[in-house]
Amino acid sequence: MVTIKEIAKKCNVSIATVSNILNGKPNASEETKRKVLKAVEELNYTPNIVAKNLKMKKSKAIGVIAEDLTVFCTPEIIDGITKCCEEFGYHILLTNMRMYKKFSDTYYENEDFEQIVDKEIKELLSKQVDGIIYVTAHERKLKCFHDDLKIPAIIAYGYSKNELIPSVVVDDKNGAYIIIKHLIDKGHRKIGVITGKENSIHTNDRLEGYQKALYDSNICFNPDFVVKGDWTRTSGYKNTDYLLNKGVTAIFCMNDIIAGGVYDRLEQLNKNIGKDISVVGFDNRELSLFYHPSLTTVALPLFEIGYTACKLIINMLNNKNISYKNQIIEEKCHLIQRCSVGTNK
Amino acid sequence: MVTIKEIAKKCNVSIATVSNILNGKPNASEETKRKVLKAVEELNYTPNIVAKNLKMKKSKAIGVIAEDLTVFCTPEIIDGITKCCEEFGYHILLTNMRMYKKFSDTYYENEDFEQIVDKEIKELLSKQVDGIIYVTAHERKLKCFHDDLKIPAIIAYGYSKNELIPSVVVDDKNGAYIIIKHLIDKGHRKIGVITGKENSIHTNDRLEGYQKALYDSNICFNPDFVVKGDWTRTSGYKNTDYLLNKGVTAIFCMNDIIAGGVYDRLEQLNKNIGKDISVVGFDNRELSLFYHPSLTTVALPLFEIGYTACKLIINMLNNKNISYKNQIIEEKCHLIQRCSVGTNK
DNA sequence: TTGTACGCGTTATCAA
DNA sequence: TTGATAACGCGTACAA
Repeated sequence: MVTIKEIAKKCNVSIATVSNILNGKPNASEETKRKVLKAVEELNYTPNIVAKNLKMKKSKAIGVIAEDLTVFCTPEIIDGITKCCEEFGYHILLTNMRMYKKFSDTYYENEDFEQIVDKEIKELLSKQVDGIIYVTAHERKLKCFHDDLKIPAIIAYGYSKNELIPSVVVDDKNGAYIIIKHLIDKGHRKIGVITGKENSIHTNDRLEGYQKALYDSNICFNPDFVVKGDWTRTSGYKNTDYLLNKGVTAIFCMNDIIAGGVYDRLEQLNKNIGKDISVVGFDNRELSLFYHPSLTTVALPLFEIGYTACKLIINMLNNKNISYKNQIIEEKCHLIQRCSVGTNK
Repeated sequence: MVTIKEIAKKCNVSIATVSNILNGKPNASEETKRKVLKAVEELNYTPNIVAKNLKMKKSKAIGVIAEDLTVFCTPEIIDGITKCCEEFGYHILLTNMRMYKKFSDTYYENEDFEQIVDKEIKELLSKQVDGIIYVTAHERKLKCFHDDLKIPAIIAYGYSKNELIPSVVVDDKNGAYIIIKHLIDKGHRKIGVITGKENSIHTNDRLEGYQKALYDSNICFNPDFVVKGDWTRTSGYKNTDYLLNKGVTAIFCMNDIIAGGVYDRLEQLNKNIGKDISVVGFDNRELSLFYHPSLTTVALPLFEIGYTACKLIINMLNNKNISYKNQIIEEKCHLIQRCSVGTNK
C-alpha cells in the first residue's frame, strides 16, 4: 500500500504538505497542489483510515448490534441506518448476534445473554466506534448497556430500561388506531380482535389503540369481542369461530400470521373475505400481499426507526452536552389498504 | 480511554511487559502477570484495536458489500458470513449499497453502477479490510473488482466474470433436479414448467436440471410442456390454463411467486391442489409456507453460500500463494416437502 | 524476566 | 507557502 510518505518523496515535498493538500487545507500553492494530486492519481494512493482514526481519536463508525439479522424486521431497520450513515459520512460495523438461531425464540431469557451482549459491546468499543445502535429482534424492554458507557448508544425497535439510553420504537397504539378507524369508516361496528401474546408491549398497545379508535367514534368497547391469541396462525384459526358467533363483521388480527389462520378457517366455512366478513392484520409481512384476497394491514415503520435512531446517534455525537434522558421516539405506522376489507351495510 | 501505558504506570512495569502479558507471551512472572491483570480489570482497560491494526498491518475485518440488504436472500447469506467470521475471529464491515431502493430492479444496467461499486471498494480498502465479499441481490455474471485488487475478494450468489475472483453460487441445476425427481417418484410423468425470465442463469440452469431429471428416469422431454414466465405471479396465473390443456399432472414453477399465480388460477378453476394437480416452487420464500396448501419447494442454500464464501476468503488470507483461478463453488439446494404434491395414479 | 526505543500512517503544531 | 516533529496506542526487536 502506498502511503503519504511515498507520494511526498515522489513530489519532493514534506508529508505535512501532502496531508494538507489531501485535506483541503487552504495553504499550498497551485503548483504543488497539482503535482501532489497527480502523484496521488498515478500511484493510486488510498488513505489509511485506520491511521487517521488513531490520530483523530474518532472513527466515523457506528456499531450496529443486531440480535438477529434474519428476523424480518432487522434488515429494513439496518437499511434505514445505512441511509442515514450514507448521508452523514458514517459507516457501519455490523455485529449479528444470531440469537434466534443460537437459542431459539426465548433467547433473551438465556442466562448468558447479558454476558454475550457485554462482550460484543466491549468488542465494538475496542474498535473505537463512535456510537452504538442496538437493534432488537423482538420488541420488549431491555437493558443492554452499562451506565458508564462512554459513547452514545440507542436502542432501535426495543424499549430501553436504562433512562440514559434513548429508544426508537413502533407507535403500536397509533398503528392499531388507524386500521380500526379504517374499519369504522367502512361501516363496521362490531370488530373482533385476536391478540398477540399476553403481556407483550405490542399486544397491550395495539389493544389500547383499538379501544381508543372505538371510543373516538362513540362505539362502546365490548370485552367479549377480544380473544387471546399468541401470534401464531393456529391461534387465528382456533379463535375465528368464537368471534363469528359473537356476530362480528370484521376481525382485527394483531399480526399478519394470525390473519393467515383466520383466512384458513373462513375459507373452510366458505365465507367470502372482504364481502361476508372483513379481516385486517398488522406488520405488513411480505406474505400478506399473497393472501387471497390480499390482506389490508399496517406497515411497521422499520426503515424510519433505523433512520431516526441513526440520526439521533449522530446528533448525540455532535452535541455531547444536551441530555437525552428518558427519550422515547415513536414512529408512526402506515395503513396498507388491500382487498380484505369490505363495506358493512 | 485507558491505555496500555496507564496500566503500565499503575503497575510500575513497562508497557512492553503489559503488552506481552495481554498477548499471552510466555515470559513474565506469575507475580507481575497477576498484578497487571488486576489493573486491567480495575481500570476497565479496553485494547485499542485501531492502534493494533495499524501496527500489525491487518485488521481481521472482512468487508461485505451487499447490493441490497432488503432483498430476501441477502440477510441469510450475511448470516452465514457472520457465523464463519465468528468462528475465525473476524468481524464484518458492512456496506449496503441499497441498489434496489435507489435504482429499482435494473440497477445493474445503471451507468453509474460501476463507479459506485468502485467507490465502495476503495472505501473498504481505506479501512484496511483483509478481504471483501460482494453479495449480489440477483444472480448474474458480473465484474466488480479490478484485476489489480491487492486483497482477496469473492462474489457470493453471483458469478464472477473475472477469472481471478472466485464465486459461490446456488446449484440451480441440482435444485431443479431434486424437485423434479421428487415429482417423478410420486408418479408424475407429464410435468409442466413455467420458467423465469429468459436468459437468466437461474432459468437456464433450472431448465437443465428439469431435463436431466426426466432423462434419468427415461421420460422424454416434451418442449410443449415448457412455457415462458418472468418470475411474476401474473405469469403463473396466465400460463396455467395452457399447461392444463396440455394435460400435465404437475407444474414446476421456477419460483414460489409464480406458484402463487398458479394457485390463483387453480383455485378459480376449483382444482384441488395436491390432489387433482401438483404444484412445486423454488426458493422457499417465507410465504410459500402460507399458501393453501403449503407449497412443496426447494430451499436456496443461502446460509451455506455465505459461510462458504467467508471460509474461502479466510483460506485465501492464510494461503496467499495458492491459486483460486476460475473457482466456482456450487452449493446444493434442499427439498422442502409440504402439501402441494400428490401421488399420481 | 523486564525495559528501551522504534515504527505503523496519519494529523497538527509551530517554526522557518 | 512549506517542513520538522511530536503525538495517537500498540507490538516487538533487542538490550539489559
